[in-house]
Amino acid sequence: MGNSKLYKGSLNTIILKLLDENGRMYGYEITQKVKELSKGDLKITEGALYPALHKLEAEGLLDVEMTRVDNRLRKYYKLTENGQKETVNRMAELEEFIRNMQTLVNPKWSIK
Amino acid sequence: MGNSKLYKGSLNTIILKLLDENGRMYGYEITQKVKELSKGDLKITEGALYPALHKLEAEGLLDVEMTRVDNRLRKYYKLTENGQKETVNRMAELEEFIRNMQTLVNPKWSIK
DNA sequence: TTTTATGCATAAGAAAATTATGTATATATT
DNA sequence: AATATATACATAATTTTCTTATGCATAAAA
Repeated sequence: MGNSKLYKGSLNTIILKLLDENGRMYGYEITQKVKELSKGDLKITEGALYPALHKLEAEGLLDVEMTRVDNRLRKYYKLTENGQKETVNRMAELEEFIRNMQTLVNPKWSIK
Repeated sequence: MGNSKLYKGSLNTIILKLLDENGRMYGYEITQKVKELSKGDLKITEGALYPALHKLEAEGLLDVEMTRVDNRLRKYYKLTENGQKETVNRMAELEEFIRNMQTLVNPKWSIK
């Protein structure tokens, strides 16, 4: 993902939250959205994204719907009910992680 | 490390910044400091810590000094000059990471 | 005397990523 | 017309980073 190693482990959280906000998205769309929002800083590789989507689906957090647009395949993903709940948990974990890091590294900034 | 997977990739940043703040520390001391600061939330395992310290040393970011206290071995680590510079970079990366995550997941909080 | 704390270390395995491919269609460029 | 780029999926090999398990050794506490 990003240039720093800190993004390791954050992909699932990003996917879940983007789906939570956008209702439904397909893989390629997610890569473009992340690139756009991070101003090119964060590039999700397909080798990371597709296995992650498949795993989230296998865990029952995502539902898939296949469609054909312009004779090209798209697999739209959306959160299941469990996916919704898990997204709330992941966001809480993200906040807790950042608070812990803030305590540990004692930076000039803090989260408000 | 923590209960969530978000901590993956953050160990080096934590080590460098703790050494930056405390001058010199030994491995066991780092595990205790992290446990204390995170109120037991974050436990660094030896299996992660010692290889990480060895790697940072091999990369020239840390210097080691071995001493014997109460007939027990201690290996004190401190930042090299390059380690100091790299710590600044890692902290900037951490801030950038958090800002990106903030943009991506659009939470209620933000960093100030 | 036996457990817990202190202090180091490594090996086997799991998880999550990168890098390298592969397939296929649509659109833009030369 | 030919070629490159964008769109859209996928997997395999490898690397990185961690967990879990194990090992050695001394000091202090139960």
